[in-house]
Amino acid sequence: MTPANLAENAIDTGAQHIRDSIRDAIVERRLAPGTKLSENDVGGLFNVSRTVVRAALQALSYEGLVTVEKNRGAFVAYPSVAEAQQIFATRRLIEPGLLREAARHLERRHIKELRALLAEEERLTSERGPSARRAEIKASGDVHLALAAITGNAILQRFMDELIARSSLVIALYGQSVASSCGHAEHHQIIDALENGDVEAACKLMLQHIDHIEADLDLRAKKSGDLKDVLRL
Amino acid sequence: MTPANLAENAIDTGAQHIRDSIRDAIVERRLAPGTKLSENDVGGLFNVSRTVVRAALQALSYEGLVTVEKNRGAFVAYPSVAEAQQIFATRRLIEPGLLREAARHLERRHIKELRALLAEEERLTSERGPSARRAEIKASGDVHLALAAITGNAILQRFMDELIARSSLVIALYGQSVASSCGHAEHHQIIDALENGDVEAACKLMLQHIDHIEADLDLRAKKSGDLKDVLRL
DNA sequence: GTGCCTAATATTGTATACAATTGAAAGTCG
DNA sequence: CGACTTTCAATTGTATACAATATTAGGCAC
Repeated sequence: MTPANLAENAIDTGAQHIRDSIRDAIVERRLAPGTKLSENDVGGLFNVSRTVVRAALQALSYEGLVTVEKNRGAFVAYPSVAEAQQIFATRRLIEPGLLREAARHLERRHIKELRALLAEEERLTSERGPSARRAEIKASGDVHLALAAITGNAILQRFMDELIARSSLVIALYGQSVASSCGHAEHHQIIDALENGDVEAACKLMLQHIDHIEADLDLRAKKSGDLKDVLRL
Repeated sequence: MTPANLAENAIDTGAQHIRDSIRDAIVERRLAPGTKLSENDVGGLFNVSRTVVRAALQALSYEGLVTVEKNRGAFVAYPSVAEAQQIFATRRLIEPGLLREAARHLERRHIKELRALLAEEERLTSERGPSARRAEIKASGDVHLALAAITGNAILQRFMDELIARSSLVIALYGQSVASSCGHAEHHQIIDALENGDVEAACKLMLQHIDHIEADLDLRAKKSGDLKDVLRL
């Protein structure tokens, strides 16, 4: 059971599958922000009726990954600069506390899982190609989600699910460098501090880590860029 | 525009209304936890088809106020003790940081709004009757939501929306005393500290406040113990 | 050719119809 | 009489049909 499923009471089976598929496609940047998600097209793609598609799109809308405009349809979310800043502000607010909570429930097996994730992340870093790059972005988020899972707090997990997914979207939009290797090293330091029992150091590192991610973004107003893209579709 | 609307991209108009109505009914305890929400019944009540009702119920399910079981239908959520603890753990994690963030954006008009909310809360405290009691529960939550609104962070607002709504549900289920007068006094202290610029004191008071709310709950397993207690009286 | 108005088209919003699953009542057997 | 099986009613899951709205294309006047 994925973290997402754990927290949500799936309303129906078909919609869940579509939701996850689209969600993955967005987070892994296969679907560009602003892309229109026509109910007919998506339905045809999955061989289901619009009814099911609508349920999936509504769920994604609630997660902030999709924007639904009345009588106009659903689009892959195009986070504004303000939204991006709010996402990271919220992460800075939550993740240190999350770390302290995770530390309270930390067991040896958790450390092993985290190490495994870091190793996978490292492996992807060394690989070339766009698909490895996408997997790397996802793996980077998975570390944060794994920390949330350690707390055993399903609500916190769901909040983090949303924040991480939306962060991926923001990075897709405004990210300059990959900056993943940097992020990877920081993940390592955080886990090290956690394993050594120095929770406060881990929190400090986490805040710096989030700062670095945000610093790598080009959040200057994209005036004409935004407008053109929006008008294009 | 309510805080809820602000954060969510309403997928359609009819469902939004139904969602808000049911949501209010749950938060104000007019709908008891566990109550079945039949699509036909709800639809008949609002004179809309099941399609619209399903959309509303799905949204409520995402908020954690409604539980949807496959092929069985939707029910007003019946939070377990574990869920209740997670809700308050998450609030303890978020609300101090939220307070610090609110302090950064605090203006005179915000203080005035908060004072007005407190006054309203106080007025309701002095009133008698179940409807005043319901309004009081809601007003108490509104103070926390107003603090979230001050931050200007829509994501944080939505998280708090959900946490406050689910807290109301938990209080409805497990609350012993009214404890609202106590909560009201604490709200006053928090706002006072905030106005005086002593943010850290406000945070401390907030944590105590949440502790008090949780302490007023009877989170012991509700097996036969309750029954015996009731019968012994 | 430009601007505006009108009509046609396509897409979403909602209602209804049908299929699938569940829960319970009725009937049967031990 | 109790337990099991079977059938039936009711409710949800999904698909389709219809209505409302937005977008686009075409025509007309200027």
